Amino acid sequence: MEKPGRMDCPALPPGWKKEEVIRKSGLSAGKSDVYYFSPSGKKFRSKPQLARYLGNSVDLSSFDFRTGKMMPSKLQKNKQRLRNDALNPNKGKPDLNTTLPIRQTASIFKQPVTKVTNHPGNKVRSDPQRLSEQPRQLFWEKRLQGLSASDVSEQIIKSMELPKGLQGVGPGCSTESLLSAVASALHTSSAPITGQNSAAVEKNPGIWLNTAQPLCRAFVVTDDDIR
Amino acid sequence: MEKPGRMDCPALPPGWKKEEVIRKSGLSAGKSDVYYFSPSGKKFRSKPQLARYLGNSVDLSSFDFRTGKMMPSKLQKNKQRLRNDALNPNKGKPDLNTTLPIRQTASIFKQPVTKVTNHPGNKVRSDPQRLSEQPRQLFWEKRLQGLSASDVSEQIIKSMELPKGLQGVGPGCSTESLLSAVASALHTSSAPITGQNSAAVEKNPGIWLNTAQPLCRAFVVTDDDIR
DNA sequence: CGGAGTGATACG
DNA sequence: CGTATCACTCCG
Repeated sequence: MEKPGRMDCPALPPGWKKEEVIRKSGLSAGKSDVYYFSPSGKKFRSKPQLARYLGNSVDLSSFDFRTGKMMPSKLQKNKQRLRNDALNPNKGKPDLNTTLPIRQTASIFKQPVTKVTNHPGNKVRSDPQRLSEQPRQLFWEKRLQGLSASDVSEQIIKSMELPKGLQGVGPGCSTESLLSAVASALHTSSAPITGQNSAAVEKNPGIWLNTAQPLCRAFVVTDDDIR
Repeated sequence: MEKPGRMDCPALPPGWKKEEVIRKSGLSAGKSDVYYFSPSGKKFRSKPQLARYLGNSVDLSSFDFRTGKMMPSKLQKNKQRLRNDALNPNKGKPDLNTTLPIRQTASIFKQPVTKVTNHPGNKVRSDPQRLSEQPRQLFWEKRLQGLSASDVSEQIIKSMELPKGLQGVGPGCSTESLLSAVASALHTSSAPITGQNSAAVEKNPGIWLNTAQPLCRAFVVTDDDIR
């Protein structure tokens, strides 16, 4: 039945409800928690959780979770453009990560495609979990499934484990896409591959990304790794 | 002349301009700084600075410095009601601090009056400085000047220093207003005066204030103090 | 522009 | 509701 305190939320698709609960005691007494409920009744407690569920079907970049309204002012955050766009318009190397999405046919390597530009947030840490929550980007994931089936190098790595020093950089950088990125880099550029070197990438990826290198932290191949 | 990038700001009085400057390099490249300019051309870099200058002539409690617009959502912060309002509606003792602002005539004790409710922020530390910047609250300060002139106890304390353990709690709690609060408490209540006891007052004064005690930290009168 | 301080978010 | 982490504000 219609629970009291659950209001319609015009900024979201029909059927979504919003609820605000005031904290009654403790150090945070008087503050409030905001929840959203999908048409099916599932409860959402944060904007990232909501964004994961809605995927690309709804653009939440200007959505204010607390008020439940679209706030054009929120565009502040995502206003970060890649540094190269502003300072080196069309100069430098071909840019491995952002220009890779060329032909989507006939390649033995999975294409990173929307990987970076897809993520609203700026988070850098590789977030395990996240793999739950279901919906999200059904289509491009399916596009890649066919390719994965015949992707040999993935098998190889799976049985030997990735070297410790080789870690992903950037949001949602799974082992598989990381491997793809490195493999692609090896094949599309003759320059040495070092990974991202600046510590600033951690702080502001949108600006500091070295787009001539794959999305992984700086690393060196040790003797142990070669053995 | 009209500098480019300085826009009118409808939320402020006529003649005020706003400017946004994007940071070009460093760790914070891509972020921006917002400035305001008074009709006379003075530059303002923060909301507190702006509030100090405008004083009570403009209510900035819902003013969003970054966007330059009034945001009713900003009222979230000030929405804290005193705990008693919610849990003990109209119960308990007379409430020394919040009910004191009675007659503003004929009292040898300065009345705390707008002391707490006047401050938008929740800051607790006594902020020295601030005394510069000029304008600000000309009128109510003048109202009190007359009373100060004939306020004897203030003189007394000034020449003997306040005991170390007796410190103010709450924003803008000057030595004078603290004294007033204690003195008022002594005269308006027969209950023992202990000061604020809960450590939570530091974290969330609006909620945790023990309104039956004056706005000062808990203290005990030591033998040294009596001597 | 940097960075300490402060407040808000996100999830346990 | 607590609290680690993150993001932003304010001012040097």
